[in-house]
Amino acid sequence: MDPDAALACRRALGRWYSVHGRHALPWRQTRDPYAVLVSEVMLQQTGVGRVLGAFERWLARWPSAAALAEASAADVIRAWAGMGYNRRALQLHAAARAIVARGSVPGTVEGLRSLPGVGPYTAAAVASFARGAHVAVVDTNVGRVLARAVLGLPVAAGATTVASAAEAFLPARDVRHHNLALMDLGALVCRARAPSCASCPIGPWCAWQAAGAPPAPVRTRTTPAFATTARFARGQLVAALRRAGPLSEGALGEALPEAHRPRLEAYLAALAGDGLAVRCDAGWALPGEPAPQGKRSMASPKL
DNA sequence: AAATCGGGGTT
DNA sequence: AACCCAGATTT
Repeated sequence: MDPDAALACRRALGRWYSVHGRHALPWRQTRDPYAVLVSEVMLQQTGVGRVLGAFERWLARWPSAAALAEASAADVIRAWAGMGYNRRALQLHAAARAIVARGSVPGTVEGLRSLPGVGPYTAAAVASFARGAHVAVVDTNVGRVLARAVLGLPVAAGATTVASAAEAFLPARDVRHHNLALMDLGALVCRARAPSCASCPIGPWCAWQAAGAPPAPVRTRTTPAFATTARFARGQLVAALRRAGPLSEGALGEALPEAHRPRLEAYLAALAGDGLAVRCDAGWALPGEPAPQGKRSMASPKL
């Protein structure tokens, strides 16, 4: 896209965002880098609708990195219920402790990348949304929008290609709004399935529309039924520990469908390796749990 | 580049 | 039943 067209395209996008953007999302109404970090980690592969409630509850309970750093891992895992990808909860917890250790949330992309669970997207998002840094934020939505509008492809290209397209499309100022506008355009108009090209504000500049909006090649990858996957079993085990505290291996096996039970030991070993479960007197428990009085073996002394 | 890591809503 | 979702990390 030549510079004049890109300028006009960005202006049309900006006007659209002013009217149709999701300005009311709670994480867009704060510049607190900790709050923005919490929202971005939650939004890693969890839909906006489900993050809304969890985000508000999380900040009410742990309003600062210092507060989160003092929480137990077990409480953090329990508060993560319903969000999926439980390792993210532990990574966010560890990030809070790293932030306390270094004194503040890092202000640069490189500094943010050093936090556990913070990759290219999250680092750019926190830098741009909380600090106003002049960096391109590229999530799946933005990748798809740029692949279509700039590259003329039906789906996102390789990360490197999209990243350079995003850099080239960055405006000189108001980068935060620009990044948010691209994300919202991808989420609301330039959707993966059934895009609303007829109402797209940047349709006149879109290389994909100009090419006749060719469909993406059909993928043949067949995914196994979710209930048969290790991820499903792991989720069930963590859910059981969340719900009922320390459990024997027998009790944990009953939390799984019959077909998974022969692999119970392997699942628990993997969860222990991830820090999501620990051995205890009664069998297994969430990590970092203060010993609950009365549920412990008789050998544990009273204080 | 591909696999792993949850779970719920949408089509 | 397949697909989608504000990704990160490991192999």
